[in-house]
Amino acid sequence: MISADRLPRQFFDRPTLTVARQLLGTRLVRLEDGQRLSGIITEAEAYISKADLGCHAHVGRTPRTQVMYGPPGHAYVYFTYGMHWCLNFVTEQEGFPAAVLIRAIYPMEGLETIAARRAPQPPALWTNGPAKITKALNIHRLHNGLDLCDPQSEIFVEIGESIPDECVTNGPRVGLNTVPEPWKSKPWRFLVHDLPLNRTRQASP
DNA sequence: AGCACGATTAACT
DNA sequence: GTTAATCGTGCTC
Repeated sequence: MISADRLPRQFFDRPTLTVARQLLGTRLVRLEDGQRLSGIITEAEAYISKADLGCHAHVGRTPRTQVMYGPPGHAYVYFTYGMHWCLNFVTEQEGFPAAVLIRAIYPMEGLETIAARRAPQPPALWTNGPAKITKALNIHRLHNGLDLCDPQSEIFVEIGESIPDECVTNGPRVGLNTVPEPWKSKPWRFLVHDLPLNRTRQASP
């Protein structure tokens, strides 16, 4: 495959759990100065509605969350822990706040650029975390609200390989330590455990 | 104007 | 397993 079309808006205009699962195996592309940086999406989490206490939109419509209330197919990029940016894709119809957090990709293009930004970490640790992806691909504040379906946008998603269910694990979302049940345990995290150089978080002893 | 906290990461014991 | 780094966000005063 040389190149593929961007995923259309209707891909994102579906139930968030469907979008999160279907994003696995697709290719996240970042155009930077004409160069393609990309990777296969291997981990994603769903954040669904104002009722979901793990979702930023649980506080309602604010300057920060308004992108999630907007139309599907846009980037929601938020800042956290005083130093990290994280990339999400807005899902479902306008007015319904929901998004999918991209937690891991398998680097495919622009490896030298990615390596330089992630040095001195080894390749397996380049993009196996949401803030690692944004650092590797130089995604930040200015990309918040960007339309992934606009033919001109510098961030988009391409059709990739189909990932069979046997290769997908799902479980509770990461990092919701102080979020009350049942939201803390909703199995809304999807991850591929079977790509060539799959990276997963360190297992506890 | 001030405060507590976080959809994380990397380095350390 | 533990912890520091670091600041936007939303809430209270």
